[in-house]
Amino acid sequence: MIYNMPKKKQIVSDLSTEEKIKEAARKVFTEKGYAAARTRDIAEEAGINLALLNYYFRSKEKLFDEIMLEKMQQLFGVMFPIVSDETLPLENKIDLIVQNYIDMLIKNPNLPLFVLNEIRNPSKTFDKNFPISKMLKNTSLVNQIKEARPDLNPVHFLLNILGMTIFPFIAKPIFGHVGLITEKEFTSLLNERKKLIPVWIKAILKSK
Amino acid sequence: MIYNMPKKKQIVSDLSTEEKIKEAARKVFTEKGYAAARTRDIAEEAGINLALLNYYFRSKEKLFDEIMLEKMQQLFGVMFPIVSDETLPLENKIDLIVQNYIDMLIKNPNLPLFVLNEIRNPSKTFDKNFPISKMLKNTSLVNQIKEARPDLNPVHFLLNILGMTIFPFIAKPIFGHVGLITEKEFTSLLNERKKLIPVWIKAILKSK
DNA sequence: GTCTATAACCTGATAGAC
DNA sequence: GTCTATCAGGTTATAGAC
Repeated sequence: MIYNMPKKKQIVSDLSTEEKIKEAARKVFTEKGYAAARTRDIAEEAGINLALLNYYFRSKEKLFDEIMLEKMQQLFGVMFPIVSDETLPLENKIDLIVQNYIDMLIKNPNLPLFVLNEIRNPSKTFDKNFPISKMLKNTSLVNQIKEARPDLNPVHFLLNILGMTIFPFIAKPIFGHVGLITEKEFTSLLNERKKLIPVWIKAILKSK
Repeated sequence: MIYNMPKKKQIVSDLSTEEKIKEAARKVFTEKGYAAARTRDIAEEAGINLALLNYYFRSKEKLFDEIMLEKMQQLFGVMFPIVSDETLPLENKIDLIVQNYIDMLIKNPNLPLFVLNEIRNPSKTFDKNFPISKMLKNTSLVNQIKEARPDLNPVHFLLNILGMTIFPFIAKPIFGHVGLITEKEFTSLLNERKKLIPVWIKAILKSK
């Protein structure tokens, strides 16, 4: 019986080989970025051979494109259903966006820095009509903001919500390096912000 | 006479060779990041030979370290004198920080993404006592925030000010790719924010 | 499907002539 | 100081055995 017990290293091993490679690629690419990531690292992380990686994905870039698409959907997907909901009042939308983002980003802290950094490279392929473009058109959220503050460009408020919510994760490396805040303190700060940011945004919407 | 006229390519050529290389390195490193930047690109951009780059700076990493230090000082240097000023009232500090940052970042749009991204790499050398660490100690600004809002961690407000100010530059690549906002619109939005963010921050400080 | 061995290429760095 | 030519090492990708 003991011979059938999975070894510790095999926790993840019931995944298909393809999925093991993707899982490793997610880790290595998001940690190091495309240019600094080596296919050897990914293969080792996946517990397989380098040749096998190319057997499944043909090239580093093809593998990267799959992960990148996935990560972009993960980052932008949080907003999309909320933004376009026609029935939800503005205040509830704000609550949900902030809470969902912070919850998701606590689990994927370096997602924003990864995506926003790699997206600069024009060689990578993106859909011109990705969520963000739709977000800035006549979605329910934007219309609600326009109604609340017809005097200002609604983009200001999107930048405020996302800036307050996402920026801590982008600035995290600094705090880390400086060693001024522990992982625990950082997380509890973020949990406070889940409730505080919506309050602040509503104050801003009414300001002056 | 015409023979002494500088050619177009020579606009920058009265700089010393060392400075030409650094100027090229600033451009290439901030655009592509350390890993994706090639010393050949830098040499070409500087209009000199690859060997000469190594003659002046011994290695890619040494050259990078000089640029990185410079860029960190540029990014964090904006805050430092304002934050520690003992005489300036809180409201004026907020005005100055936001305005100075936006003015500087309009001239160096990809500075934040570059620094915040490269700073993750622990191999690079940083002073453990860099501005940020001092900012979070008992600087004048932090004490003023504590006085205004003793009920909340002052870090929240630093994250709000910096998030609202810096995030637009980090998110810029998205808007660019999506092609929803022109360079001009983006700049005019930022100029609006110079006046708006301080108003919002003050509203937040008083909220609830 | 998975491996070992190796090809093909790229990049940082140096030797040496001028 | 500046160049050309080249080396040494590393990285992606493939050929071919099992």
